[in-house]
Amino acid sequence: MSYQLELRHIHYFLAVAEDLHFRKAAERLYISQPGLSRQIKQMEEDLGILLFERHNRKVELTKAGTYLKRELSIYVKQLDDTFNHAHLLHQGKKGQLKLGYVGSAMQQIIPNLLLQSKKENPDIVFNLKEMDNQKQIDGLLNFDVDLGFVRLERVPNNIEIKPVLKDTFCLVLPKNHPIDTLNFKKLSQFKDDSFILFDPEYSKSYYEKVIQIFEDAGFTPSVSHLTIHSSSIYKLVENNFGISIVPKSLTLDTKEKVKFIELDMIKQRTDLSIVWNKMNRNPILTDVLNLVKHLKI
Amino acid sequence: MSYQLELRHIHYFLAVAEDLHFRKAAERLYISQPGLSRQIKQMEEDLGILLFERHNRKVELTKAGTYLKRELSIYVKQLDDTFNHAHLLHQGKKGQLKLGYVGSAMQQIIPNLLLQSKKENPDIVFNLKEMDNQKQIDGLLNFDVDLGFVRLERVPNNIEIKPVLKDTFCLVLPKNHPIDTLNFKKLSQFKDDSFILFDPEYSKSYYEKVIQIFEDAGFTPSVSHLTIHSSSIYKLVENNFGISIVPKSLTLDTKEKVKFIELDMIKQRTDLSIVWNKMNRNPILTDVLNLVKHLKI
DNA sequence: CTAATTGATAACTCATAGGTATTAATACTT
DNA sequence: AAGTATTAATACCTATGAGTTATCAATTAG
Repeated sequence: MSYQLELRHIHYFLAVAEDLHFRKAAERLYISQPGLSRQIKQMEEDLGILLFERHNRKVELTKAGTYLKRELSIYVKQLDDTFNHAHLLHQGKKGQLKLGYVGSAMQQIIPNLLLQSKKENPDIVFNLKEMDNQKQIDGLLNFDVDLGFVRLERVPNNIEIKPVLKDTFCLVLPKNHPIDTLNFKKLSQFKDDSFILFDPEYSKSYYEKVIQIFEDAGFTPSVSHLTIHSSSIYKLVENNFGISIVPKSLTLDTKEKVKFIELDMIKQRTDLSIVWNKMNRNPILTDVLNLVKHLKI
Repeated sequence: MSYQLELRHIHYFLAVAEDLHFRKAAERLYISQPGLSRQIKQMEEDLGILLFERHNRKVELTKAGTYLKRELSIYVKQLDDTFNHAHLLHQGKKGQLKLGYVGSAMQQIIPNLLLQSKKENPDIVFNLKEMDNQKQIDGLLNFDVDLGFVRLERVPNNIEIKPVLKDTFCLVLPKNHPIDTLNFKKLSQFKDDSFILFDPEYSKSYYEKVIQIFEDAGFTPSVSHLTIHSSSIYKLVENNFGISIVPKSLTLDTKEKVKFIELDMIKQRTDLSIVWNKMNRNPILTDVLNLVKHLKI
């Protein structure tokens, strides 16, 4: 089972598989087209597998070629990660973890995690990037992200999910709004207000959950603004453009002039969950997963 | 992030990492020692990572080298699997699945699985091997096995486990034994019999569970024989060397002259479980997992 | 019917993987 | 202490094959 095959062949194959065009791929690889053709042919002979179907004027992947494109592109990425990790070990670091997170996780859980991790393991390099839920899932699937913090209910098959923070919702009202904690009875008191909500594009399932809150209260809200930043929501509410509803963890540390009413009587909760890819071989991931699971919020 | 590095370097590195001896590794690789030394050096320069510490008369792996040995040997194996799978696709097959199983799974669940799978997907190649529990776990960890059938309670972290068959226990008695289904009352009736049991080396947790059955009945059995084959047990029981206790699924289709008493009143059950490695990228595995989970026994 | 575009083929060249011979450094032996 | 054995590294050589240029064959577009 020992091939003559080299990483070079794999890189060349992936280039052709992406472009489906020998000349273009050759240009991109800075080699000549005949050289590329020969290497691909050699790879096919080595493996005993036809990778491309050469038609008159177009190149197509075979079944086996399609499979190999998918697998090998992951393979080279993982190999790259492995060498990067080895590089960090060489420098005396313990490793690196690429974190993705929705903004609201930055309020508490991420800073806590970083502090505690720095304490227990100062040699872990963290790589933080704020991303929406879907971007994180994509990132996990192709190993650009090791660990994500999302507000999602369902995730693809290979992704693991575990809630770390169960959150109630809070109404966000301008300071001068007639209703406050004292005279608040039920949600339908707000059926004539217009609402500022998080953009469903950011998280469809989160948006649907919020809408369900209003459905349960017997009315459909008029939504006047959609945004993806809580600070924008607060600014808009403060200036009487409408009212809003947000996870409780987002109500901390606002300097805006708004007031909050916690809705602990409704059944909806929004989970902040950690997500990761089962296939991820980053040894740091296991450590940090344990840390997060035992993190006291 | 594009290296000059080739698979050749990785293979050479693994050889040296295993032998910790350049000359021996070179011999094994059928190349000269200086050639090998140079390739390793080139790899170290390429990666910017020192892989080995060359001491006076011995070679040692660095931290990064140790990590790379572990990871890269898995990569090489996965790459090999990937090409094998592609090869099967090329031949019009759907893929291959390497199954490990304890003997008792062959009684029912494995034949069922194979039959149903052949029906739904005639192009899957199955690769069967009877192995003890621990061998299967080892095989899963280094990807020699895709799916195992074990009698275990606990498995390592990266291994997933799911029970597929809950089994009661049965006493195995010689035909001429004074006790039978009619006059059997409780287990302690057998406290003076000597027992033939499955060797604890085969599965420690299974053995302990069986011993617990007797502890619960208030006595410690005298164990006269240990074996790993149910047929040996039946032969020995038939010839009055003692009595035994086995999972119910093993009582089928015996031509031996023994009788069985089902122990459905005791609390112990033995689970036959499927086990697999989370990191396994064999696309067939997902299909077969679904099949097994919905298999009617 | 010509021009353009595709991948494959042929013949050449030069970079380098791997070879031989040797050195340097150290560790056993006596 | 001197001699022998064992290790990996160094220096230099060579021959395989990756990559080149030029060209072909087959097709399509205008």
